[in-house]
Amino acid sequence: MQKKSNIRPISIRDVAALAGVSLGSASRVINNAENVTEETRGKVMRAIAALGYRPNHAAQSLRLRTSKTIGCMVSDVTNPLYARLYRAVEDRFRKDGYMLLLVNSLNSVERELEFLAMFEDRGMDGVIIAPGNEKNEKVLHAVENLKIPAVVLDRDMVTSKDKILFDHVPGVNAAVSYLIELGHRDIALILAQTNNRPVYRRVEGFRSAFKSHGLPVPEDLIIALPASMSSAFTSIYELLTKRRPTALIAQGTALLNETLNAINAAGLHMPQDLSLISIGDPAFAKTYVPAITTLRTDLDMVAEESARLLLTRIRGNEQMEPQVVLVKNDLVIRKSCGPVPARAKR
Amino acid sequence: MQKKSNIRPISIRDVAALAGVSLGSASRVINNAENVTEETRGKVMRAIAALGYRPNHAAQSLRLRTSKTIGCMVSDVTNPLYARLYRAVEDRFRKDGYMLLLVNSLNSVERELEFLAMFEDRGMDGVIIAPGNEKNEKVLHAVENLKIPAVVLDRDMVTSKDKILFDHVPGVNAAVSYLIELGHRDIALILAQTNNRPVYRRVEGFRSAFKSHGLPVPEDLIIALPASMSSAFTSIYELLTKRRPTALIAQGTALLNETLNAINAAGLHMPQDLSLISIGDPAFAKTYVPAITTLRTDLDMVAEESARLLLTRIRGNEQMEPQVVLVKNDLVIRKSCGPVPARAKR
DNA sequence: CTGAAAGCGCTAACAC
DNA sequence: GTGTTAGCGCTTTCAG
Repeated sequence: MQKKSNIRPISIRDVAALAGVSLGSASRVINNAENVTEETRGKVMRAIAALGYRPNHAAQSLRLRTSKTIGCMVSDVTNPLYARLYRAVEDRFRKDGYMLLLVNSLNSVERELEFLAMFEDRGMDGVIIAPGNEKNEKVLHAVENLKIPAVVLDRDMVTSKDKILFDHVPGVNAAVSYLIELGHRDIALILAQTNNRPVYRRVEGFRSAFKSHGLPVPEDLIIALPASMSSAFTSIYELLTKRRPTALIAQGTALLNETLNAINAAGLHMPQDLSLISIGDPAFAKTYVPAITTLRTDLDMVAEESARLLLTRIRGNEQMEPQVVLVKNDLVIRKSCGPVPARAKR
Repeated sequence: MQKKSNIRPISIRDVAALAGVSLGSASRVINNAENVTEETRGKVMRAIAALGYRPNHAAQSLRLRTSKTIGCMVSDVTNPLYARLYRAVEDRFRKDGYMLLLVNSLNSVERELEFLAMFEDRGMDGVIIAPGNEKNEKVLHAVENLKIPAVVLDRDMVTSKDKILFDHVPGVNAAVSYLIELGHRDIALILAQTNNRPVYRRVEGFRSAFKSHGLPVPEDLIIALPASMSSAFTSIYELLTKRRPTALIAQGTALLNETLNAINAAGLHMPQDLSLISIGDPAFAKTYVPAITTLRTDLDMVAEESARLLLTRIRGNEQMEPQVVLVKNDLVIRKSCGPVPARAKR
């Protein structure tokens, strides 16, 4: 007659007892160690099955100093890019038995500091982070002093942590060059106003394409929009009706939506009146009429590389040199771009 | 001279030692218990600050039998509705010091079973779940036998767990009635083909509106589309060009995008040629031209109610009667609906 | 009010 | 190959 077996869940002790072996032996078969007789193994396995035993994760964490979980910090999962990234990362880490803690920083320094601290306190085995303010002293400091393996995602932070960077410059360069070769000169770049790598690298790629074609950079067509989407529509609409560029490059699903909206509102048609390239490849880009040419990032590769980096360090290779991996952007050519319209020729 | 203080992080023992008090006293001030002298408190606080001590979460979990984390299972965070929901839930639970583990079930029975088990094994204090297959025996069984507080989200599962349900029937009824009063009769309902509550409750609301107006239900205009979005566009386009309903109700952001796309491709204009209501209120609905009338769900309320339900049970009220809370849908009237076009009158 | 000690469930030495 | 034991870091009796 056991004492308090009614409320407490089954522990390894119960398994050992029922199997008639020692606690150590039970542990051994659970962690399938070498030195176990088939007989012992059998007894323990049967006990486990009979009891429906499941190891206590907190106890394992404490003992092993590993939580089998990865912290993931993005600015906002509501951004389809991050949502898709999360999916990819989840699937990749699941293969190794990891789960993910997801937090949205909303680009707030305060939140980022807090979440980073929580990740550490909660013994994340590693973190994948895309801090909102890559130049902020405090965030920089917090990231640099993280005592757990970390992968910084697409940020030009000065840090000794591993980084995975999207190859924006050649990506956008390819997109712009494609447009230039189609005859376009008045190409607008529409992006969100943030001080992060994706934005300024894309601007860099934009400029480099004009330069390498010996063309002046249309600086006035680099449009950095504030966060609010309602003003985005208005700005793009005005751009389209007043300044009248012949081609547009829109960054991100939200801005793409607003851009499409403005194009329709202005009564413009692709590709005759206007060419469009989307940075980011949402599902509807393919079915849109006309199908939208996009710059696509390989999120599975990001997931794969994050896992490789993090798992390598987790498995003891703590002192490995900081790594930087570049993930390239592919230009997916569809139907939204065409030669520059005659009326717009100069 | 301490023995092994170089590799091991600071523990409460170190704090106690430095403060010159016992381990128990240190613990007391950390958990700000009543019985502590100001002096002791001061000494400990200073030691904590000096050492930069942070409690070990795994140890606390083991001891307290609480992980301060909530498991969250949705079909796919790539669905903007779930992404926004996650944000709301995260913010709400953060107030109480909880973090969230997010998993995407992809409507796979296998994954759902596995994730549910992991949530339990990892000692989640509670879970918020929207299982993909609400009628599946195994999933039903797994949910029902969950030994941790759970909130089932918008599923008509036969279970004794707490539920939060969207009030689809009156919601869609209101939307359809609004259209009917505008003179529409050929109203199409476009939704994804899944066997879950949201779909069949909406169909129910759709039918009820016609019935309460003494009108026949246009059954052939209830369009359940397969998961693939590329076929969605084609189907909607054909619907628009052949069957030619005068009004459309589209469910979810993805289908809304495809619907908008098909409307444009068919050269139709809102609200003159066609009226549209979206179930779900994405950011671009407001800026779209014309602004789209939507059925909006209060996700903050879902977050608030989830927290209330879960926290109540977590805080010991385990045996509380199963609760069901209804969250209503609001019809946000904008510019995408108008009177039935003359040419379409019968 | 404080210190000593037990013990949460588990793994890994260490003996045998 | 197996059993015994220590101890991960913490909270909480229980004495005093």
